Amino acid sequence: MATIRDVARIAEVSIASVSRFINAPEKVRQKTREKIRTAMDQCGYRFNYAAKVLSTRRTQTIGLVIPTITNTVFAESTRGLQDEATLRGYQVLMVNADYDPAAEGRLIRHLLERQVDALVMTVSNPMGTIAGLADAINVPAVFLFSTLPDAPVSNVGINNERGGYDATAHLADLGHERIAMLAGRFVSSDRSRHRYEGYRRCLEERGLEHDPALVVETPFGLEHCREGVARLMDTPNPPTAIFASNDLMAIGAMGELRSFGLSVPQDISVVGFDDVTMASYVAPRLTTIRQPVYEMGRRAAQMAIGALSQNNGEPRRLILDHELVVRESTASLR
Amino acid sequence: MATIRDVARIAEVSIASVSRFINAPEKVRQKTREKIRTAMDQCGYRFNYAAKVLSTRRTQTIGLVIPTITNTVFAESTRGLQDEATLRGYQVLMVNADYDPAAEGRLIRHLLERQVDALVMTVSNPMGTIAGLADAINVPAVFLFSTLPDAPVSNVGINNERGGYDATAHLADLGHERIAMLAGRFVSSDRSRHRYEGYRRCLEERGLEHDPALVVETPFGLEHCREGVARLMDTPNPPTAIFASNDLMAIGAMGELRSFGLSVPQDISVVGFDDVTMASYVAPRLTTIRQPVYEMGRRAAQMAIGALSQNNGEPRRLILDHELVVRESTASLR
DNA sequence: ATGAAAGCGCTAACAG
DNA sequence: CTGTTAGCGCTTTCAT
Repeated sequence: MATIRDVARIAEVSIASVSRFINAPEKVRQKTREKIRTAMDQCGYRFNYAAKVLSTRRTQTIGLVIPTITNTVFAESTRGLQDEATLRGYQVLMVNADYDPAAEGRLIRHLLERQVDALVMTVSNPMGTIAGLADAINVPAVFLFSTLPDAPVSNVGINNERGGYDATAHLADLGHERIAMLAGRFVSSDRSRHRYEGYRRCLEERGLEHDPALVVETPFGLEHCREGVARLMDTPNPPTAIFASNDLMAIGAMGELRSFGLSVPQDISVVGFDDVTMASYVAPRLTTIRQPVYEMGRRAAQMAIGALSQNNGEPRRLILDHELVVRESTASLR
Repeated sequence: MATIRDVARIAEVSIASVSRFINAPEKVRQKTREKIRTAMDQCGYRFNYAAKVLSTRRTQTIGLVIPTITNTVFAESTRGLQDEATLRGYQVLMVNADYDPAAEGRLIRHLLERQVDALVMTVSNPMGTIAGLADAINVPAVFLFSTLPDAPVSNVGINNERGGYDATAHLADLGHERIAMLAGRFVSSDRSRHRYEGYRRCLEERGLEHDPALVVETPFGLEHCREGVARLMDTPNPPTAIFASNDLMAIGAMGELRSFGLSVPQDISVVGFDDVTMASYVAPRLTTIRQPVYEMGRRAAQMAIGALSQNNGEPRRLILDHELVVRESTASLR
C-alpha cells in the first residue's frame, strides 16, 4: 500500500506538502498540487485513516447506539443525526444492541476504543449506563429518546410519561374503561416504563380500575406481539382498547387482533407511539403519539458536537413536544 | 489518556507484556497479569484501536453499504451479516447511501480509508461500482442482493429476474391482464430493473400487452408511492393488479389505493417483493416474493471473510431460492 | 515468560 | 510555500 512517503518521493516534495495537500490544498502551490496529484494516481495512493486518528487523537465521528435496527423510528432519528453530523463535518458510527443491556456495555466500550469523539445513545437504562461510563466522562454523551429528570448527562426526547398519559386519555375520552397496555419490556427500555407510568396516572386520575391482567410486557418487535395479544384477549373480560408501547407493536397487535376475528376499531381500539411513516399506511391507519424523531436526532447531534467545542461540562436537557395524531384505529366504545 | 506505556510503568513490566496481556493473556504469567490488571484500573486505561490498526494493518471489520436504512429488508440482511461476522470475530461498519450513486462512491472510499478488511455492498449499479473500485482490488468485495451473470466480483442474492417473473405470473394466473408495475427507480437499483425485466418477459410469454403507461418508476420509499399510484389509476383504463418492486412500496401503494376508495384485493390486486416481517401484519396481508434475506446476509459475511483467508481471487456467486408467498392482497379478477 | 527497539502512516510544530 | 523532525499508541520480531 502506498503511503504519503511514496507519493512525496515520486512527486519530489516533502511528506509535509503531501499532508497539506490532503488536508488543506489551498496551502500548497498550484504547481505542487498537480505534481502530488499525479504522483498519487501513479502509485494508487489511499489515505490511511487510522494513522490520522492516531496522530490527531480525533476521529470526527460520533458513536451511536440504538436498541434495534428493525424499528424504523431509529432509522428516522438516525437520519436526522446523520444529516446534522454530515453538515458539521462529522461521521456517525452506528451499532445496535438488540435491546440487550450486556451488549450495550460492550458496544459502548467498543465505540470508545474506536476513539469516537462523542456518544449518542438509546439504551435500556440510561442511569445504569452512566455509572458504567464514569471513566469515560471526558467524551461528551447524550441520551436520545430518554429524557431524564436529573441525569448528569445531556439528553433529548419527549416527555414519555406525558405521552403515555395522552395516549391513554384519548382512549378514556372515547369512553373506554378497560384499557390494556401492550408494553415493551421495561428492563430493556426506560421509555416503555415511563409510558406505562403515564398510563397508570391516567387510569388513576380518571378513576378507572387498574387491572394487572391488562398490562402485558413482551419483548420488542413485531413477531412478539402474538402471545401478548393472546394473553390479553383470552380472558373472561377482555379490554376494549389497547395502548401499545410503540407503533411496531401496535401494528403487530392489529395483525393479531384480526386473527382473532376482531375488527379495529369497531371491536377494539388501538393506539401506538412514535408515528413511524408506516403508521399512516396500514389499514386502519394508526392513531398514535408522534415524536419529532428526525428533529430529535438532529438535536442530539448538535448537542454532542456542541459539547465538543464549548467544554463546559454542563449537561443539557431538551424536551420536545409530542402530539396525539388521531387516525382510524380508535373509536368510541359502542 | 493512559497508554500501555503508563500501564507498563505502573505495573513495572514492559509494554510488550501489556500488549500480550491484551491480546493473548495466556502468554503472560498469572502474577504479571494481575499486576497489569490493577495498573490498568488505576490509571483508567483505554485501548486505542487506531494504534492497533496502524500497526497491524488489519481492522477485523467488514464495511457494509446499504441503500437505505428505512427499508427493513436491509435491517434483516444486516442482522444476518452481523451475526455471522461477530461469530468469526469481525465487526461491521455500516453506512447507508440513500440510493444515491454519488454517495455510494464517497462512502466506499471512506470505508476503504478506514481500512475495512472487506466490503459488502448493495449499490445502484454494481458493474459501475466495480470499475471505480478497480484500484481497491486487494480488498475482497461482495455484492449483496444483486446477482450478476458474470461480474468479476462475488455476489449473493436471488434471481431477481425470475422473481419479477414469478410475481407477474401469479397475477396472470389469477386472470389479470392489465398488470402494472410500480418500480423503484432503475438507475438507483439494478434489482428493480431485473425484476422489471422478469415482468416484461412474463407479459410477453403470456401474450399480454405491454402498456408503457402501466409502468411507473418512482424513488424508493413509502412516501413516494402517492404520485406513482395516482399516475397509474388516473387513466381511462387502469390496471387491475400492481406488482411493486418491494414490500415497502406495495404497502405504500395499498395505502394510496384505499385513499382512492379501492379495496385490495376486491378491486385491485397487489404483490410485493422481499417478504419483510411487516408484510404479514398489514391488512390485507401482503402477497409477495420472499427472499431469504437473513441467510443472504450471513452468506455475504462468509464469502467476504472467506476471501480474506484463502486468497485465490476467484469470485464466487451464490443464488438462493426465492418463493412466492400468497396471502390476502391478490385475488382472481372478477 | 519478558524486554528492547523498530516501525505502522500520518500530523504538527518549527525553521527556513 | 516547503521541508525536517518528533511523535501518536500499539504490535512484533529478536534477544535474553
